Amino acid sequence: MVDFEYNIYMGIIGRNFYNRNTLEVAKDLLGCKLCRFTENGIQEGVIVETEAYTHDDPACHAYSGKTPRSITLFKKSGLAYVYFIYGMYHCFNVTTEPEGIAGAVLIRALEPLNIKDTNGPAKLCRAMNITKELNEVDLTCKKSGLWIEEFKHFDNSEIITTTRIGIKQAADYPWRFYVKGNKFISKP
DNA sequence: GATAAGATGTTA
DNA sequence: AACATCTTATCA
Repeated sequence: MVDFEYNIYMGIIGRNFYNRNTLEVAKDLLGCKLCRFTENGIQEGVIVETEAYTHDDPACHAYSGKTPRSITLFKKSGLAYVYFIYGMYHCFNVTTEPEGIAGAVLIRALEPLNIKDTNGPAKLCRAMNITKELNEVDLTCKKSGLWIEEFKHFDNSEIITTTRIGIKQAADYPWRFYVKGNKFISKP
């Protein structure tokens, strides 16, 4: 990872990290720690699998422009984009790119630190109590109870790049990234 | 182990 | 009607 400003603090990741090309952010998020603080205490897991979704990507919710749901993707980077899927699940993304350009990274799996069952996008939302109420909250500060911290670095040789899961549009794009050999990668 | 089907409600 | 999913059942 590059020496961004946030490295000075070795802690919470700031907006300049997210305000970049979506593919780069997706790859650099591997090894970062997702943190959730509620009345039940703190829950943490290391991000080990991500997928990128961009404005010119047929699989992206923002592909056909701004809608009530996709509006979040056009806002500033470093926000949570949480949506409801298949009638009973939530998925958690972080917004990327400068304001006005849609983009997001889907967090697909965590290596649990003090939580369980996080090897899938809907499972990790359930484990960390992430619901639609957290849509659009700012991930660059702790006040909403959801943020991401620097934690661990992976070299390119430890990162697998492959196709995304569970989509039909643009299924051939190699926009999924995961940590080689990690036991908590989502099942195909 | 692999494959199939069912649950369930929002979205455009 | 499709959907950026997961669980359970039914094979082998």
